[in-house]
Amino acid sequence: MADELHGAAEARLAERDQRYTANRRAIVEVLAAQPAPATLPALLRARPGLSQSSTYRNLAALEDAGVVRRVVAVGEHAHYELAEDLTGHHHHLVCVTCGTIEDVTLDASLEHRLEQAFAAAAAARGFDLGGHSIDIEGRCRECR
Amino acid sequence: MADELHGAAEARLAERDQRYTANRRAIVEVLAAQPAPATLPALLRARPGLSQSSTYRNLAALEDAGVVRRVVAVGEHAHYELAEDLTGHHHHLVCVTCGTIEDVTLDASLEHRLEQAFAAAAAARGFDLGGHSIDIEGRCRECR
DNA sequence: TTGCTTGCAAATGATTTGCACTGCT
DNA sequence: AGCAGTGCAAATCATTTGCAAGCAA
Repeated sequence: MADELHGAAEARLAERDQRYTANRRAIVEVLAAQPAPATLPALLRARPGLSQSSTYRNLAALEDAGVVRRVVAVGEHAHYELAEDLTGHHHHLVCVTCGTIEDVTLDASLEHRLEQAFAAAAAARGFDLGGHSIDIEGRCRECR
Repeated sequence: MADELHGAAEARLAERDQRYTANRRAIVEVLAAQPAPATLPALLRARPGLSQSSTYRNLAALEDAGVVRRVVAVGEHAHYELAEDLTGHHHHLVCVTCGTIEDVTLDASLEHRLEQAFAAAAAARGFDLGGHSIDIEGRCRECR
């Protein structure tokens, strides 16, 4: 499964004449190991060799290639996670106090009903429908 | 309805020993007139007299008081909207290209089913459940 | 050799803050 | 008088970018 992941990452980068370097592989490895989106400081902590600016640049390259997704949530830093087609569709449970994020999946029938509702809403407004993301807000065990 | 709105805003600020000044009222008026969340530049454009730093400060005061909600979405600027208990529960249809946001409401039975699913997910992880927000991504009429 | 990558240092830009002044109450 | 609000200018801080050197094809 890890091989598939790295193979997919390499292929998507190659399409844009980008290489799958050791630094980029390191980022993907950390994100794959993480059970939830990581911030840039978290990535640098996990791989102390990485430099800040190159990591920002690599995340942008990986995002362009569709390997990584930037998640905007609470807090000062952006969060990054692997693209959904590499890990599966899911949503986020966000602690409004400390900013921690946990992944959540909904059952298929509910997702299906949501898709229908979103398609109708998008069509009514002349939008081409893309994906969707749900943030469930709450207070985590430690913060409540 | 506008009176209720301003009355509620004034009351919530008063609880924190804050005043409902002309500048703050202007912000609330613009947000109430807007069909979707507004950025800071949009607010300044709508009320040319407002100063940037005071508007940031006033938005923070209004957010503290629970009158305004800060919406993090795509783009460089944060978006602001009136708190949901003043305008009604809704979600956002976001154009991934230009960052435009439109409000969307889902039907009550679907919202109800979502609530149940979220409550279960939160409980399973030891979270106190709060609200939720859904971003439906797409490409708007002009951008597609 | 060509051109993608890298890391450092410097720049950018949204948001925040220090401070002195104005104006409710 | 006392304290909240205001606006200007300066400071912050995450993120981006210029540049010169490194490295893979």
